Amino acid sequence: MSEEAIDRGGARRPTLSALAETVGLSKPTVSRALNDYPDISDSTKQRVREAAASLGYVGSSRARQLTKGHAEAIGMVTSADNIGLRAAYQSEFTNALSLGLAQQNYDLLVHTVLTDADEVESYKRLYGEGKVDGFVIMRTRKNDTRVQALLDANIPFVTQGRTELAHRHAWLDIDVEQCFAEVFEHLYDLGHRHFAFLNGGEDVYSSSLRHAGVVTAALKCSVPLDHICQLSGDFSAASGRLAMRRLRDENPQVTALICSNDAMAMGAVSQAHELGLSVPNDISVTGYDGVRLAEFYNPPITTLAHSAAQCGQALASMVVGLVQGQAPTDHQVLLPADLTIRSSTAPVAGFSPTGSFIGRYK
Amino acid sequence: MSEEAIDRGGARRPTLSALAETVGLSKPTVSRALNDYPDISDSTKQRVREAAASLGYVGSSRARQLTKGHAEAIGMVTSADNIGLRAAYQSEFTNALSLGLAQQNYDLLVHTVLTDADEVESYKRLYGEGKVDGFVIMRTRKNDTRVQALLDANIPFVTQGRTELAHRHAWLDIDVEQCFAEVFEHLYDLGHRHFAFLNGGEDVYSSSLRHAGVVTAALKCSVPLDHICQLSGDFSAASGRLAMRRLRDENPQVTALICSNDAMAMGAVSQAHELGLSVPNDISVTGYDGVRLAEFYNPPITTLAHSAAQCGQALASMVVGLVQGQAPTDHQVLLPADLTIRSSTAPVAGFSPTGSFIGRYK
DNA sequence: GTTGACTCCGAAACCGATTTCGGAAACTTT
DNA sequence: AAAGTTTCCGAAATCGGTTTCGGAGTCAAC
Repeated sequence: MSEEAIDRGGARRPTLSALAETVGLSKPTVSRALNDYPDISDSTKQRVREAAASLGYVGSSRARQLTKGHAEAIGMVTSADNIGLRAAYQSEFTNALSLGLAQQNYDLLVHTVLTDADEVESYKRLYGEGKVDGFVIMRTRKNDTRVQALLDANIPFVTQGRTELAHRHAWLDIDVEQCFAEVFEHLYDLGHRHFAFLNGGEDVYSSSLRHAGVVTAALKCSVPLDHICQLSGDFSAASGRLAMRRLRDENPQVTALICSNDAMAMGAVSQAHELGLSVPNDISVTGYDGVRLAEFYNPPITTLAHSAAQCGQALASMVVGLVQGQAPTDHQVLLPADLTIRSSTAPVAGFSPTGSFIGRYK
Repeated sequence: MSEEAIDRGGARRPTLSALAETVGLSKPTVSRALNDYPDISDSTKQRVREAAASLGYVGSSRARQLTKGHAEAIGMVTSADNIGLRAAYQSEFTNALSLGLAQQNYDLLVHTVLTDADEVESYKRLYGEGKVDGFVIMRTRKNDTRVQALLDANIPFVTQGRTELAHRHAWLDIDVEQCFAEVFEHLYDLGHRHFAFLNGGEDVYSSSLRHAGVVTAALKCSVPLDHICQLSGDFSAASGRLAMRRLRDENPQVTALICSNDAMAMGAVSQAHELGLSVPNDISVTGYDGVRLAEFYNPPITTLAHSAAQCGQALASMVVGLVQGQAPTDHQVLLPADLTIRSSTAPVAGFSPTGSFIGRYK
């Protein structure tokens, strides 16, 4: 009894044939009328459209996909390994991406796998089955196996973040080298001379760019590199906390901590307060991403803001261009990030911009 | 020149017919072999599978969808109106949902529309076109037009949150009435006697349940209702800030603020600090949801935690059950939330648990 | 040796659209 | 009036699978 299927309203949706029958025309004619082909008279088109509307006809995307050969959908694969890591950013980003795709009549298919290792297989299956026409790959990694695999399989994709193979695929990235240099200089201008830099893991491609930005700025400011304590985390608030604890224990002379995302910055600040350190009085902390909560943190976090919404929108039009046959190399975009100064950074104790303190290393 | 389509690797994926040809069998036989039908000999199955593997055959989901009559996908429609509002929670939730669906061979289709008003149309189109088999509806509203429309159209769905029509559809909800009563009592036990309650908007269905929980607990504790300042916000950190400002200006006697989600609690705390108020010394603040960042806020926020991951997983199996014909009324689940006490709540100044202060209203 | 049951596989129809090709009717031309 | 255009529409094939139905074998039983 209980196992028999529910009746889902007997009146099934009308098909093209049914519509053709009611208007007294053939199937192809009705199809062309609905798709506004030039070889159908205006009066017929009118008649067909009215009938379609009154019958509530909605074309089957399944059948259309089969004949047209594309799915009108873009895929995004994430792994459960990363769930929650940068939750706030990803959500803003995903929504923007989905909205951008919707505006071009594409849907977003989200697939989550258990571990990073399963990702490539999912890409191949989703594309092979024809469920999607292309992919958006989040957060490129060093020697990214996903990029290599999709390149080999000739599957259209655009990455968020560059890779070693950036010349061969479409990508959208933030100019992290530039903006981490900027934040370094901001802190230097506030009188800081002993820094810590909490980078993302070595496996994340942008880590090396961030590192380069910091080093470049340090050289420019004549700050010796051994005055920069290098730490690495995993973009989680917990790893920010850990970093702050190590800093206090092992490098108490540090007065400025540069974090690679906002979550780590928040974690670091929360740990600082528990340790009785004041941010920004005892130590300045900066983030990256510009998630909304950073503004409402206590204190509000100085960060490098880039719009997740803008990235999502841009990626949407890029990937749609790609699957419609445009060249990957026509879709390579580098966006800036805005140094957004808030209350988690302040001049170092006893620093006066015009005093002798300046130029300590010169 | 530049407008001609890119060649996507001439060697197209093999079809079932091609596979049939290479093994020297008919199309139906090969199909049944791959789907493990009992009327195919084991040796043939073996042979077919090996050939499929060596040719890299992947069945077209498009064709399968057309004949089988279902899309093996579940839809979720969000509106840009809500982007960022509860970003952190939604991301954790979406990933869990997607993972749960993937484990049952369903994909998650995310569609974002510009305004709430466009939502219903998208539901109808996505289902009508056959792109999805059912929906998950996030955050039910009062007199939810989405629920009514889907019910009318006989489209399978499960909601996250109850509605006035809860007896007619599948839903998963948190027992907010119970847990907001709990958090009220927690604050009461700390000696608080003047409360503020920052609810979600009137349009959100759960707002009335939260309200009921607070009122019930107040009655139980003999706290007169005019000692509870009622505020309403929109789940954003900004509205939490606003509430705290109004509280300071208009109701300075309040010592405990109950917020309807973590983002508002964080906003309230950040504003309190800017106003020179200490949390929890001058005022206690509580949240709801239990997003990860609440733990790393400064101070860590006392909250009512419910697992987004668990909700997502549960919703996944519910909606899959539904589209496979089970009755909506077999899928109605009420989950508890855990009162997670952190540092944003503390005893009211001068309160001693055993002193005369207790029982002030009794 | 015919009947019956059982095992294994193929021909053809089908899902619901689109596309190719061609043909009938109406309308111009010469 | 015959020939050539143009306009509009339909028959049939196609996309890549699944399902229905039946048929050819093999083997045991009567």
